[in-house]
Amino acid sequence: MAKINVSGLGSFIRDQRDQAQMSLRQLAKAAEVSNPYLSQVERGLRKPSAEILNRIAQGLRISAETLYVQAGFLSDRSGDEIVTTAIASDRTLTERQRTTLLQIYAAFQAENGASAQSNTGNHTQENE
Amino acid sequence: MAKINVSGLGSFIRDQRDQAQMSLRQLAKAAEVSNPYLSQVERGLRKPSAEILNRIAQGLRISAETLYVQAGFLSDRSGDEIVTTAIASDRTLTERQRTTLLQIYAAFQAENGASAQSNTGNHTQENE
DNA sequence: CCCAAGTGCTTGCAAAAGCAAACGCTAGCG
DNA sequence: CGCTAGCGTTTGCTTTTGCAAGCACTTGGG
Repeated sequence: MAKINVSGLGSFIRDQRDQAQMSLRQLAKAAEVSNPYLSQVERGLRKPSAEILNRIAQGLRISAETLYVQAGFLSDRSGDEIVTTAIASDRTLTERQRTTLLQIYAAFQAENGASAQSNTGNHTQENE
Repeated sequence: MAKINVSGLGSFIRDQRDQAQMSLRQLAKAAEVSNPYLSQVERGLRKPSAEILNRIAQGLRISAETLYVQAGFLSDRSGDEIVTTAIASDRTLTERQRTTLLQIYAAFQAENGASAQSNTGNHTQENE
C-alpha cells in the first residue's frame, strides 16, 4: 500500500500529452524537466518526485490532483464520481446544460457496460 | 514557481505530529519511514518524494491533499478546468467518448459566452 | 549509582532521481 | 543525394534521496 502506480501514471501522462498534441520535448520544456527523464517517466522506468510531478501537471495544464490520483495517491473518489460532481458543480453551465451533459455521460457509461449509476452529483468526500 | 515550501512543510508535519502526541519514531514507524530521515524532513533539510509524502500523510491520519497544499502543490483550479480534466482522465470512457463530451462541454461554454474564465464565485470547492 | 528505555540528531553509504550529450530514426527540402 | 529539423530513446554522470548504525541527552526504576 501507498505504492504508487508508476506505469499507470506514465501512460496516463503520455495519453494526456498526446491528447494535447504536444511532443515529448514540448512538454519537457513546458514542465522544465529534461526530455530524457520525461521519456523514462512516461514509460514507467522512473518514479518522479513530488516536485517533478507537479511541474508535469502544470506543463499539461491539468490539475496536480488528477496526476496524484493516477499515481495512486488521493484514491478517494472513483473516476465517474469526479466527473459527475465536477459537472454538477460547474456554475458556468446552466442547469439544463448540466443535466444534458450528465445524461450523455451516463449514456456513455451504460454503453460501455461500466458501473455507471451516476447520481446527480452530491457526494460526501470522506477521506480514509 | 512549482517550488515547494520545504521548511514550511516540515514544520507543518512536526506541528501535526505534536498535536497528535506522537513521538518522531512513532510517526516514522507508522509512516514506514526511517526516523532519521523524518527528522530531516521536519527540519526542512530534505524534500521528500511524492511517495514518502503520502506515507507521512497516512501516518498522521490526515488527508494527503492537506499535505500537498502545505507543500505548495495543489494550488487552485478554476471551474472549467475541473470538468475538462475530470473528463479527460476518466478511464471508463473511450477516447472518442471523451472527445465528444469535451466538445459538447466546449460548445456549452461558447454558447454561454463564458468560454475560458471562471465566473464570480464559482469555486464550489468540494473538499473540506 | 547504574542501567534500561525513551527522546531527537549526526554520520557514512547504497540506491535512485534527474540531467547533458549523445544516438538512431523519419520527414521534408535544396 | 546531402542537409536540416523533428521525434523518442539510450548512455554515462552528478546530485539527492532514504536508510542502518550509532551518538548525546533525559527520565525512571531497582
